[in-house]
Amino acid sequence: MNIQTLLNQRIQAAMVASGAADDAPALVRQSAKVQFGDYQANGIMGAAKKIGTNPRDFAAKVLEQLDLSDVADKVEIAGPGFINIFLKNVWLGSTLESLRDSDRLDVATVTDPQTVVVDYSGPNLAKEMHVGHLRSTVIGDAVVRTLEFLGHNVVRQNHVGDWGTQFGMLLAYMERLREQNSEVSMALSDLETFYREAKICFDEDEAFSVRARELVVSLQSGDAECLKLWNEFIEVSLQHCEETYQMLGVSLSRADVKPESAYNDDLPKVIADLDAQGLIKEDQGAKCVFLEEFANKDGDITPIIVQKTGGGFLYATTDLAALRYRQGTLNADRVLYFVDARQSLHFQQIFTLSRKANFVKPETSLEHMPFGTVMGSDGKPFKTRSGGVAKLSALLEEAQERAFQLVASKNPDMPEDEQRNIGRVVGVASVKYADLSKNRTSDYVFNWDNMLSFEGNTAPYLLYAYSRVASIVRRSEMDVANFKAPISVVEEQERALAVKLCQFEEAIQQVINDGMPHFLCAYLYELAGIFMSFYEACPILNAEDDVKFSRLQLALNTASTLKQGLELLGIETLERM
RNA sequence: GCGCCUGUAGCUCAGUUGGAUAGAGCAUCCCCCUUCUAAGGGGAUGGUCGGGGGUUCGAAUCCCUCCAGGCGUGCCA
Repeated sequence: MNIQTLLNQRIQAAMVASGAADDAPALVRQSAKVQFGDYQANGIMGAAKKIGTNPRDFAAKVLEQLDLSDVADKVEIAGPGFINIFLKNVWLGSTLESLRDSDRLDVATVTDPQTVVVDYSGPNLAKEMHVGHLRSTVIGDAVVRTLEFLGHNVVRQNHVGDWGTQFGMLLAYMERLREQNSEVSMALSDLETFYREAKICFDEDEAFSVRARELVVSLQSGDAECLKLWNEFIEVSLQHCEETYQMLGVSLSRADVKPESAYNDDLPKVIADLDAQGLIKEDQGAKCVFLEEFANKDGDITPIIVQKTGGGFLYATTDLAALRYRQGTLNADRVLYFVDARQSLHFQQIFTLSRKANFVKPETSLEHMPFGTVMGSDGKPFKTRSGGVAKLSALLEEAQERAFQLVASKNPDMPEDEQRNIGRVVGVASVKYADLSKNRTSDYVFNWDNMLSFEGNTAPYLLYAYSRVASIVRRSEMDVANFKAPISVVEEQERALAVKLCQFEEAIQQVINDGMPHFLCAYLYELAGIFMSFYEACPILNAEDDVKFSRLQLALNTASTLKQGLELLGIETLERM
């Protein structure tokens, strides 16, 4: 059920029937304040202006054409020409009953499913995943889950970095350890250390750095021995990633990995193709594309370098090849990139160029979904206490440990394995939710105390709200799976909860429109808050039977909405905490 | 130099694409456990939406300008 869409359609039709232009939007929104009802239409003023009439008079005409008597018991004109809509309690009750009877909370699947390619996570396999990969991975995964829930055909693409000069150094170090008969697999168990030690050899040992450069060349020319060594490294590194995904509860699997190296054979073809279209110009030894879209006021153009002096390719080339694959082979209608905001110029360039070179269809939507940096409390990019880059796995372990300590202190009588499990779920959820709940585009400050707090817009608060409902359900001793009773909306808190429950679909629609899960987080937080008020004001189990049954339904609907919403965010729920 | 992003309560963050009196949480100060988990709820205090102009019925939101910070800007990704 999408109330906003329903009202939009009806009011717009009434506006057109009253003389507004066919495309005049009704602009129905959730009301800003309770006295303005549940929904308000803001489009009257604009439409009236266009046809040169008084907004309030026009609003009156629209109301004559508008019949909302089935859903609303009051529709009024307010202020300069707003239309305020007050939903009918009986209708809210029956809407909730159908929501309850649906296995997907009455959220419609899309009528025109799109193939959406989502590029997210994309760690560099030379190192272990660190805090900088958190946002792309977590936000991308939430959007992917939401798109799938609405019925779109989603193709995950984990564009991991498995190629480039740094691998020469790493392979040379593997080789050296082998010569020294050292245990290579042990050394690879900590990629950070491995990388650091390889780097030291590279910087300090000339023979080593020469060997490293040789290995880059052999690797790129397809030398079998070298590829074997490389494959071994990549396999270990991918396993590290998968362990982190497992811990994080991210839906990426091996099948979604489409590494940079997969496009190696396409890179010369991309250049040839661009060249054939007359797009390439050689400048200072490099092959460049000069697009006038990237000219400054003086006419100087920032070039897109697609091939280096000496023949090497760059990430622009790889991204162009990837885009051609996503269009040509995967048939994308929409391609989303969850990548750091610092790469926005890069994406503007390859999007513009790939359209110019006909690598993608004009109607295909290419969207960079940029995000800001995770900051420490000092306002600088988040680091560990020792000043290093924070490994994601270590961060998650710390979160689980902190959450466990909290659970153990609040709930000392609980068996330890349950405390541990709650610590695990709450810890991971807290880290993910802290990230998901903030506006994607801005930087945010990483703060343990805030994210693990039970107060405010946090994972623990939501999980606690869910477990409270679960507790009531347990105590009710009802067969909830088959439990169906009429829902009647009477008290103020029941009504607020009912309206909120009906707005779930609107929240998830916002997530996929802009790739912004924080809208869903805000919704769930509001829902949980309204439920808490309802819980305080409206006793459930002690009420008379029909009231009790109705309220129990409201509680059940809250539980399933919280659970479904958190699932879309990639967050587990707990029946007890 | 040029380009992009950011600037909202003491702190951490929202603000549904131009709507009504700018909202939450923390912190501070008051209430509420003989009732389903008080890890909770109810209330109060707190704002020149970075500054200044403009557009219009109406601006945190759009335009111009200035200030502050971040990032990017021909061979890293």
